[in-house]
Amino acid sequence: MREPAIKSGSGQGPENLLFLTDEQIRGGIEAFFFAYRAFTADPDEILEGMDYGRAHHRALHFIARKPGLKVSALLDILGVTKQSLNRVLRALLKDGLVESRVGKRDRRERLLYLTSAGAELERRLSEAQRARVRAAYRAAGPQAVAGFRTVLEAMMDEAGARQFREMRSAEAAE
Amino acid sequence: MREPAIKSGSGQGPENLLFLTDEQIRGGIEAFFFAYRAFTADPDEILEGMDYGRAHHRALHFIARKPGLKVSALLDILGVTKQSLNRVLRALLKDGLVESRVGKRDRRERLLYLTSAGAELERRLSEAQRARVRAAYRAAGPQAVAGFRTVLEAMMDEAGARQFREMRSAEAAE
DNA sequence: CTTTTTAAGTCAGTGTTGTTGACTTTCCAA
DNA sequence: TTGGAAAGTCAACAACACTGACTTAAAAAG
Repeated sequence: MREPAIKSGSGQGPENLLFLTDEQIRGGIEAFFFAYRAFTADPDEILEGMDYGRAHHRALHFIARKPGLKVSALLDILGVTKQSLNRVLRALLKDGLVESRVGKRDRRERLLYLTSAGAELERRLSEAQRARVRAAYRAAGPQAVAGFRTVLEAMMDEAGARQFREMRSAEAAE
Repeated sequence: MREPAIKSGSGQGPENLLFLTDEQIRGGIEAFFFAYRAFTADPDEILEGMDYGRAHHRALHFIARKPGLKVSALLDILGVTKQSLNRVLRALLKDGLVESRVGKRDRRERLLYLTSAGAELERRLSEAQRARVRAAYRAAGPQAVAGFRTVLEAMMDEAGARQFREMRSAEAAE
């Protein structure tokens, strides 16, 4: 990195705050922008030509992550309207990539599962994305990765952080 | 952090690779997703109601960063088509937020500048975004921030990395 | 001094993903 | 039995991307 290496110079300050200058922050914003673009590019490329897009990828991802996810929970995670998700989900159901089962506890609920075809596509998309992240992690090293995660978690808003924690917790939805 | 703290356990391995497990990678992917959403939410909220959107914000950001930017350079940075950028730029020009001057060296070129009104809006948007990043940086600490930046730069593709470097270099376009 | 190429801008049409608003069906729960 | 929650649907619309075809102006090449 080109950072001025947090030089402990200034003398009297209780802590070095060089990493909080507007220049540093702007640099972070731009790095975030360019990195996120690369991050989404690989799965987008796979989807291109198929009748699916990024929205389908996101649905597949979270259903893969939490098999038996309720529609309302997915709605919450994605932060889109019911109507918007419905278009996506309808296509995935019609094409047999996702299966919707009636809830046992509450028969109004629809629990979402990937079919084997759905799991296969999800794996392809996910692997493309993971390959890039894995390469970046490997190049950056464990300490940088820990810092990366710390900053990302600090950047989330309350809703996102809650969803993230729920996502990381073990239990499936049903 | 909830990471298993890179425990040096396994014994024989030359290095610890626990941070490269698929679970860790997937966690990173989700953290990236949720953090990026929060990252874009604040300026989006300001733009809401105005006739502008995220695309306008991006154009303002990079013109602010590199006053005198050529249209073709902005096209390159944003990675969109001329037609797509044109719609955005036309609105910003019409509303007097951006000014386009004929290039001195090459009179075909149009050099883009923010007007004072453009600079003011850009500042508002940027400050909202920077506030979040600054808070996250402060909470995470300098070491984490350095790691964050290292991973982001490692994640960019070639085109993005090149644009990022150019963006960070001092000289204006003209 | 023509011809070709480059930079910018435009028009028309299309696709994906998001939004509101209104409404239905099914089913749990008070 | 009635009220509300979960899911699904229809219609209309907006933002932002795309392709393809074309114009204008000016630089560069011949």
